[in-house]
Amino acid sequence: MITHAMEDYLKAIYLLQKGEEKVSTTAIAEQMNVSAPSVTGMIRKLTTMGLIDHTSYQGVQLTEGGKKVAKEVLRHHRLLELYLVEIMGFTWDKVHDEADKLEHVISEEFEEKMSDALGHPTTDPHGHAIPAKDGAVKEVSYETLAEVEPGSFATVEQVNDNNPEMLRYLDNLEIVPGALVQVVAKEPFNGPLHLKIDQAEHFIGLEVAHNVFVEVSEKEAN
Amino acid sequence: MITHAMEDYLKAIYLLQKGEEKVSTTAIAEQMNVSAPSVTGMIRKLTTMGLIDHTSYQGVQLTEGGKKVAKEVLRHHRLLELYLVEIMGFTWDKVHDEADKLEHVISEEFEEKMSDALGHPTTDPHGHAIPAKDGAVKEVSYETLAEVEPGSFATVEQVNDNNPEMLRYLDNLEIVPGALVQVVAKEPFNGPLHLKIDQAEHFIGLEVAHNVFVEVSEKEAN
DNA sequence: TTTGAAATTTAGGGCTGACTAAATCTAAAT
DNA sequence: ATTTAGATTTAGTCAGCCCTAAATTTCAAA
Repeated sequence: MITHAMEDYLKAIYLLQKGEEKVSTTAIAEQMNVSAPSVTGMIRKLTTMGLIDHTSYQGVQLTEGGKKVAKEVLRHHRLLELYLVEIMGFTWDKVHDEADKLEHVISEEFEEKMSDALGHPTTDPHGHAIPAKDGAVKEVSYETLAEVEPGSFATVEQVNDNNPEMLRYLDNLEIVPGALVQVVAKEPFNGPLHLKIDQAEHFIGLEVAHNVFVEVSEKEAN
Repeated sequence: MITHAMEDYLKAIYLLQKGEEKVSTTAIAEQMNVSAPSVTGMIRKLTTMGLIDHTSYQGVQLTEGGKKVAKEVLRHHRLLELYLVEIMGFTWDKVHDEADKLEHVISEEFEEKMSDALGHPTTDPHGHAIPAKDGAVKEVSYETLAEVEPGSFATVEQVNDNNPEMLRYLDNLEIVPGALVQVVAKEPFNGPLHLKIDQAEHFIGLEVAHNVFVEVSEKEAN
């Protein structure tokens, strides 16, 4: 039996893994806001169940089975986020927490009805890919806005969705997936990012810029 | 902290109580499919929390606080059922189980959005009253179809929603809230109920008829 | 009034998933 | 090669909610 807690761990591990690297106990503990011993305990259980591989003191990796479960949960989560925004009229800062609770309890039919109503979408309101029913995901890794060189134009692709306050802030500035942003400068020194968005000029902190993922269009346009 | 399990117990007690009568441990245990000792344990906890009053060996009653919680859960449940049917396109036999899981995790805003989308309805797909935000409920108690005297016409008002198979059966026969049913006879002896519904004639078992609640219109019409 | 069946509670345990404190392992720096 | 800081695991608890078996209470029938 896979419990809600197990689903949460598998999802966290899925989101933390980059390529073939093992995911550490501490990283999972931080992501989930639990203690390291709690993670060790769950790791033992998930390993026994064949959902992860564990090398003592080295970290864990999802097995194919574990990856399948994680993607199903993530599909629920991201479909829910989009459904809440598009169909129910939630603002995008509220949907992460709501989806975190709902993702574990909705039926496959509920998932299907949402997907139908939304026209089988592939990205959620924050620009994250929605895994397909068969597990296919187009996981792209983008640059962060903080890394973009001054003078460049960049299209916003993704925004981290775990901080409601930041999401409201970004929404005000129209820094949302699809928006075109011009990075004017980092000033005075690695300082606030000077941006031009749709004529308006803004300064945003570097920490915030680290949560915005972009595709650079051109180094110098007009 | 009120847990999901506590909410389930309060809801069960609310549904079992008729008038001022105390609700027995056994009744709760049967309704919830748990053992009697489990109920006793939870009763102790809910009593400590001031959500129910308990007299040893006599049964329990909801306090005002307990009633408030129960009605909020029930409002969630019945709004969800209607939302799933009307907005998402579920069939009415599936929505009870789905709502049983969702009712504990949706936010107040989710509840509000559903209510808005549905035009602030007062009854769910099975004809049960949806408690208002302020706790107001028009709980009417109807006759069961099994009690209606042959020769009478009756309007279906409510149907028990806990048996999906029965709901599919009733739906086929068009025995749904709002339908007008003529009771032709009970034959041969207290036997299957002989009904006429919209020209068509049907025979339904007495156990099924006990789950259909009606308002008798006239003893003899036409 | 006694007795017995049914209802209820008490006693004792199991499982999950969290915690802190303490022990152990790893890996990097001296 | 040794030290040491940080990461990880082990050990021991606790709370929530379930269970069975046994004890107790209630209530109605004899």
